[in-house]
Amino acid sequence: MRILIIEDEPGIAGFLKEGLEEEYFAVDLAYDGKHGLDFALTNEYDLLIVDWMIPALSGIEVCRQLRKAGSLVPILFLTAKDTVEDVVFGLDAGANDYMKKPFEFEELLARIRVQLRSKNSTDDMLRAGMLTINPATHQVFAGEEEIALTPKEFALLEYLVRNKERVCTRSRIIEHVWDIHFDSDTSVIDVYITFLRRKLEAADCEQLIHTIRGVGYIVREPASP
Amino acid sequence: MRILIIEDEPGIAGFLKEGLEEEYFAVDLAYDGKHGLDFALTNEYDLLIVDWMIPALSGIEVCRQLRKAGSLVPILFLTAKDTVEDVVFGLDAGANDYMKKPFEFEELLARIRVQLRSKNSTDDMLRAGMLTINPATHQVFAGEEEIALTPKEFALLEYLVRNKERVCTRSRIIEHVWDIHFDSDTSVIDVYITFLRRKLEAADCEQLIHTIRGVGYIVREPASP
DNA sequence: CATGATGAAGCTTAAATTTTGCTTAAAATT
DNA sequence: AATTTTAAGCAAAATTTAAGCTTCATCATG
Repeated sequence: MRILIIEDEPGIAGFLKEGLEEEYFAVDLAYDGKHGLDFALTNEYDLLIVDWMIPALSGIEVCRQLRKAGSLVPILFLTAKDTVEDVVFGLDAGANDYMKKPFEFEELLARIRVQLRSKNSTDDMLRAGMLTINPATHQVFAGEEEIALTPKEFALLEYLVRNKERVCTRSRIIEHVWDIHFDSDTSVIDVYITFLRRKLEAADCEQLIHTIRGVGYIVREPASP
Repeated sequence: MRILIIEDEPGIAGFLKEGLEEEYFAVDLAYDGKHGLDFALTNEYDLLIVDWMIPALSGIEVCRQLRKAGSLVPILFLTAKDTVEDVVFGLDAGANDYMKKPFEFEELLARIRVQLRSKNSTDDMLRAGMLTINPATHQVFAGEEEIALTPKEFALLEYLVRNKERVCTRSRIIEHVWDIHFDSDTSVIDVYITFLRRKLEAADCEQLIHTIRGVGYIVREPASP
C-alpha cells in the first residue's frame, strides 16, 4: 500500500513516515501543496495524508484540484483547526476523513484502516507458484518453509508478485520500490534480483523471476506438470 | 487487563482513562464509533466501555457489528437515556451491562469487576515460554523464580507478552508504554529491551524477545523440544 | 552459411557506505 | 537511592557502489 504525505513540518512528517513504514506502507513525502499535487497526479497512491496549512497551495486546494481531475483516492486531512465550519469545509472539498492535531498514532492507523478496508480483502495472501506472501506480517513461504528476507528484498518481491504475469520495467521498479523518481544509472535492481533468486533457489523455488532483456523482469506462474 | 473506551467527550474520556490506569488497566481510547469498531476488531480487549451517543456509528451499531463478527468481549454501555426501552434495546444488541450518566467511578469499577470476574477466576496470568506474569500484583516469574522489574520494565514486558506472536512496532510501543505521541528520536526502547533481556537471561529465560529489524520486537513462544 | 568479433545488457562478487540496534556510562528525574 | 532518559561509541546488518565477468544479439568477414 502506497501513501503520500503532504506536510511541511519536518518533525511531524518524519514521525509519520517512520511509523507508517514500520507498518509496511510505502511512504512518499511532499513538503508543500504544489509538489504534493504534482506527486499525487503523476503516481498512484492508495491514500493521501494532507496537512491543511501548507505552503504554496493549501491542503484544501490540493484536495479540490485532485477531485476536479477525477481522482478518487481517499484523502485524510490533518488540521489544527477544529471548528465545525472547517471540518464541513474540508469534507465538502472532497476529503474522506480528518484528524485534529495533536493526535495519537494508533488512532491515525485506525482511520487509515477504515479508508483502506475495501482494498484489503481481509485475507489477502499473494501467491505465485509454490510461493506465498503475507503482506500483513511481512512473511514469505516456499511451501511450508519460511524464507527470511530483508526489507528491500521483501518490497521488491512483493512488487513483482503483485504484478505477476506482467512485465515490470526497471524504471517502474526503481520508482515503486526505491522511491527514486528521476533517471539514475544504478545496478541495485540487478543486485537485489540476484539476492532474491539465490534465496528462492535455496528454498527449491526456481525459475520464478524471468529477465526481459532491455526492459525489466516478470514473475511467471510455472506451468504445473 | 485491556480496556477500550469509545467516547467522544474528551472530558469523560480522559477522566475514565486516568482513573482506570491508576487501577492498573491498560486503556485505549477511540473517539467515534467507526474507529472504535476498528480498534475492537483488530485488537484483543478484555472489556469495552461504549458511549451510546457517539459520532460516525452509534454505540449500539458498534455492539451489533461486533457480535455479528463473533466477538464475545464484555460490553458496558454508557448512556444518558434511561427509559426501559433503551435499556432493553441496548442489551438486545449484545451489551452485557449499562450505566447511566452521570455515574460514580466506584460503581463503574464494581461493574467492571463483575464483567471480568470470569476471566480473573480462571487464570489471569500471562504466559510466554517459562515466563508467568501476574498483571494484578505486578509480579513476574521465570518458572518458580521471581524476577524483580522496575515499573517501566514491567510495563514494556507486559505489553510485549500481551501481544506475543505479533510484531510490536517501535511506534506502537512508544505510544502504549511511554505515552509519547510525537517523538521519533529516542533510544529508550533499545535501552529497556537490553535491561529486560539481561534480567530474563539471568533467570535462564532466553530468546524470548526477538528483534524485527527496522520495525520493532516480537515475543515468540519457544518451540518445546 | 558459419563464425567469431563486438558491444550492450545483465549477472555476480566483494568492498564501501549507511542504517539500525546494542551496550555502556553518565546525567536527569523521581 | 532507585529509576528513567540521554548520549556516544561500537557492532552488526542492510544497502549501495563498483568492477570484472557472462550472456546474448548483431553483424562483418571468411
